[in-house]
Amino acid sequence: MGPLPKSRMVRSAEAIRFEAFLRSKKLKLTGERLTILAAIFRRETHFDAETLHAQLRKEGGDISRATVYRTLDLLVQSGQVRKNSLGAHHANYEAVHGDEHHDHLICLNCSRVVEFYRPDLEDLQTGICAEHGFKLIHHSLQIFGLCPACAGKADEAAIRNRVAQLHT
Amino acid sequence: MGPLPKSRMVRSAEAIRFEAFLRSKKLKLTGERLTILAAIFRRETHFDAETLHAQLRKEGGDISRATVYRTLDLLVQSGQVRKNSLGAHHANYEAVHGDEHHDHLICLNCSRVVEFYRPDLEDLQTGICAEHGFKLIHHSLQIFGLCPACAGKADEAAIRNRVAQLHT
DNA sequence: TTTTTTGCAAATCGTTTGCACGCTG
DNA sequence: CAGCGTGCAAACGATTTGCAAAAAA
Repeated sequence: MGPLPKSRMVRSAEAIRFEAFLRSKKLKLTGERLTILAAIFRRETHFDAETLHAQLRKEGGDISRATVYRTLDLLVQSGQVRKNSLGAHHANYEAVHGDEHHDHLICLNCSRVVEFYRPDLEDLQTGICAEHGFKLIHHSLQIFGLCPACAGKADEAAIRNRVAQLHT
Repeated sequence: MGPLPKSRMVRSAEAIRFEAFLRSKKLKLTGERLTILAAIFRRETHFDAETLHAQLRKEGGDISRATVYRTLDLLVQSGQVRKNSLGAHHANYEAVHGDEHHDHLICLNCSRVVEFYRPDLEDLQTGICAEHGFKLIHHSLQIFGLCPACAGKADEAAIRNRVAQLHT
């Protein structure tokens, strides 16, 4: 039921990497997996499973929600997709281009997400871990606030409430 | 059904603060709310709603899960309880003593949580926000790794898998 | 007495899973 | 052709909610 025969697909760098990952786990390269991978790397923004599923439907791929979740999980394992929450109660995902790492600034009013990378922040964390004898493996920093566009015109009470409900 | 008559309870500083919060919202000070507040401030560690509910049962308070959730929400709004995830898929809570703020180091093997506070980290975040024109309202930094006790003897594969499933 | 709170059980909602059939290697 | 993968629908698990009875103001 893959929308394109695999032989016709232009195999992107991501696809090649995913294929290697799958092979290393003795898993199979299916049409669905390639379709999902392509759909993810075609978009620029953060997304959730439901949005991705809807996008796939719209683009003709008739892929079940279960397969979307299962494939996202594989892509996270392969390191090609990053899973975040951004304060929401459901998972958010983003394609990883290259190996870059970044953290997020999230607007509590319009939900705009700005990515940033600060080497001094990374250093600071290394120091904190050393101080406590921890071996650093992963970290997550989310800064919530109001973006320039929303800084003035945001409803105080609504924002306060949103902060209380944040899933961080 | 409150386990102790309110008049008999020693009103702690937390209780007084909670009472003021409730009054300001035209809400009522009930036995259940005081019992939950006391149970939370009696414990030293992070906890989840289920654990708290179990603790209340054990201590004789016969308070429903719904009320536990509703009260936790109020306490978060009043600023006396902080809600975190610590990477789990369910919420974790902790009593706020005074106004201190801290971030968390979490062991991916034994789940030990270490709290830390670094003023330079706070400053760094202020700088990042300024750089992007954001008004900083809240932040969450979670550092995942292996604590001194687990650093050697952790199962690589299990840890890798846990990282992939983190809800951050 | 008026308004809020409670407990219960049912409802939500994102996500996962068992199973029978279909495809990949 | 032996395993994996897929779709479906049911199961899940944490949290929320509608409602009628109970408590606070």
